[in-house]
Amino acid sequence: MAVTIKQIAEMAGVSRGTVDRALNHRSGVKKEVAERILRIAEDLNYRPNAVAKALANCRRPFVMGVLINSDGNDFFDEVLDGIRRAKKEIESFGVKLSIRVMKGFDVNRQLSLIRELEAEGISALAITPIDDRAVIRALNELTQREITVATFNADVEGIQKLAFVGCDYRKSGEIAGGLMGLMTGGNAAVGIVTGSVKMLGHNLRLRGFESAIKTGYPGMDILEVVENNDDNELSYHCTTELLRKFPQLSALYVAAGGVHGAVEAAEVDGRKITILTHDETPYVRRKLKEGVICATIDQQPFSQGYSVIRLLFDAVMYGKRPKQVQNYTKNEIIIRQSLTE
Amino acid sequence: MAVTIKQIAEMAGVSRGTVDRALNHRSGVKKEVAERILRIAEDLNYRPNAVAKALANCRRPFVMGVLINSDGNDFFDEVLDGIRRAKKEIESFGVKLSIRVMKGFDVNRQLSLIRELEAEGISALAITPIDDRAVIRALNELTQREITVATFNADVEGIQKLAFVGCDYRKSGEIAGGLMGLMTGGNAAVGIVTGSVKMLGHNLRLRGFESAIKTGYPGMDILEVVENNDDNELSYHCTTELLRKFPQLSALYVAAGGVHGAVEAAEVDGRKITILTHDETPYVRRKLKEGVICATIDQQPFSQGYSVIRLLFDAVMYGKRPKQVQNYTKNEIIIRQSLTE
DNA sequence: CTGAAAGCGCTTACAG
DNA sequence: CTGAAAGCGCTTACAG
Repeated sequence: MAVTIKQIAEMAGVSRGTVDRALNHRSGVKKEVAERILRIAEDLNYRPNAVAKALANCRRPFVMGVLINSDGNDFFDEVLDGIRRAKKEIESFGVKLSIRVMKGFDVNRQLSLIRELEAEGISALAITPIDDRAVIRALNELTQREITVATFNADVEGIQKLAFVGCDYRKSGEIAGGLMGLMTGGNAAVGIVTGSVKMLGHNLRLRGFESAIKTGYPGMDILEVVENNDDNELSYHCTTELLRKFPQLSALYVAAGGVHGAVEAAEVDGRKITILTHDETPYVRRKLKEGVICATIDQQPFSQGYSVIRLLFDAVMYGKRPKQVQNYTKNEIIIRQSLTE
Repeated sequence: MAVTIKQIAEMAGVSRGTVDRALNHRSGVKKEVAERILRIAEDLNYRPNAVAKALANCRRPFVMGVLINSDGNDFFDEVLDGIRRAKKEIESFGVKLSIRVMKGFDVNRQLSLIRELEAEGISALAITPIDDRAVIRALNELTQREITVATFNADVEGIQKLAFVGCDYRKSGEIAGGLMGLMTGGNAAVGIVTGSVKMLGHNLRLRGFESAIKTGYPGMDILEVVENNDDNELSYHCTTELLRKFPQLSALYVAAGGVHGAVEAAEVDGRKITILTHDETPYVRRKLKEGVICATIDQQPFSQGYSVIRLLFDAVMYGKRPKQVQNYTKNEIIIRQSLTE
């Protein structure tokens, strides 16, 4: 049997309450007594029983908040699935999860939802933050009120966060570059369609892509990078333009959203193109099956949602901090045969 | 707050003990009373508190067994890491895990270890079974004694198992075929080095590979399949022979173990070859980085070990059965850029 | 500063 | 067939 608080209490000649206070560094224990208890616990290699802790916690359950700015798109639906799975698991540990979903990137909306969650008395918040001063300020205020904050999928700088859970954008770009090299035998004229040069993640991807090509595939050439603002209509037009401008274009890297528009333009054009995309949406699955998209690189959306909640839970419930702030989900290469019906 | 046994007891006008007996279908509850209780629980959508259940279980903790025939090889070390991680997690739920590691494929050894574990009073067993009649019989006897059995990494037929956790070999072969097609532009003369035609998994891989090529890449040609018995020395020799025999060989698929020998033979040969392997051992990582191996397909060994224990735990502790018996881990495509230093 | 007691939700040996 | 009570390990309001 594992060591319990009761055994420590007996050995130290004190009550279990006192042991609990000492072990959890609560106030009101005479210094020498606390030290004695801590030493005994150390000697016995005491590990608190997580289950008992959780059960005791049920007397005054705490609440954690989630604020996700998904606009009902497929990608974020999977993130939400991960969050809901974690919610289910932590509920039996006496922890509530209050989820707020917002559309778009309206700063004021995000701020007011943060306040709403705070009013609910949350002890922790998982958020896809908008990169905005006012949001950053609001998050720092939460931290000052002892509310633990973690970001997921998107990140901002300048806040005290427990963790970020999401994609390593730079690496995902490197993988895209390496894979493009492998699939084209290192000889290709590549057109790139990105979301926005104002998005940090998108830029990191491009840099990773370029770096992988420079390092490993000198025979590859990047013709031009065009922006589609993650918008399918714009994506269609600028991709069409790109194809018109470069008759030699033989490969297409769609580095962000607007995949539908870009791929459709390529299909209309008709020439044989090696197409590489990100994420595994239903549209991408379909085009993988048709052999139009050669491969896609997925960032594990389910896992992003699931992990950020578990990390916050472990922090608030057990005082555990993750080993590193940056918690990257895998960049998974998916081809047609990887799909399960 | 969630519904508790106490509330149900009050509503049904009985004690909590009786509610517990009825809900868990224990004997000794009058039929009408049991039905009343079950109905109330249903109406209230009662979900037992997993944590409380686990804590109560600590009074007479149960033991589960693991029997893994790893021979200290790198692949199985990762499986073991997953098992140990799960072990840590379930220990605070009052569940012990007794792990036995054996080398090679000695049936008698495996049988005697099964008996050893049974003598420890295990309630469940996770095993990498040898495909042998005596083993199958022994496992069926365990099941008859109410010991839940699950297989992982390797499977056998003819046993009553809770689940199998491991690779979908057929699919991993399909992915290999599809990826080989993408990397060679659909034009390649492929040599295949497999482990043993006596291993079900290896054969399934070959079939998957062939099927993907037939379906998608008519321009690809399989020259010959050679066996290396997962042995590096033999692997070196038969790969050398294969290369000598087919000067046109331009791609190599190493479908099982003995990767080191096969790749070395290809390096000595010196011609440009697209090499595809399975699993992510340190050697494979090195050769990916050097650009010698183009890609490898990993079967998530950590996850195999972790999941099989969690599945057994959920079964024994909460009576949950997994949705399907076959629980496949992902077949993950890894290229040089996927590696983290 | 410390202890005794009650409680989290479920289970079980004991008594009737 | 059923209930009252004790217990799993940790926490906390209350009393002193």
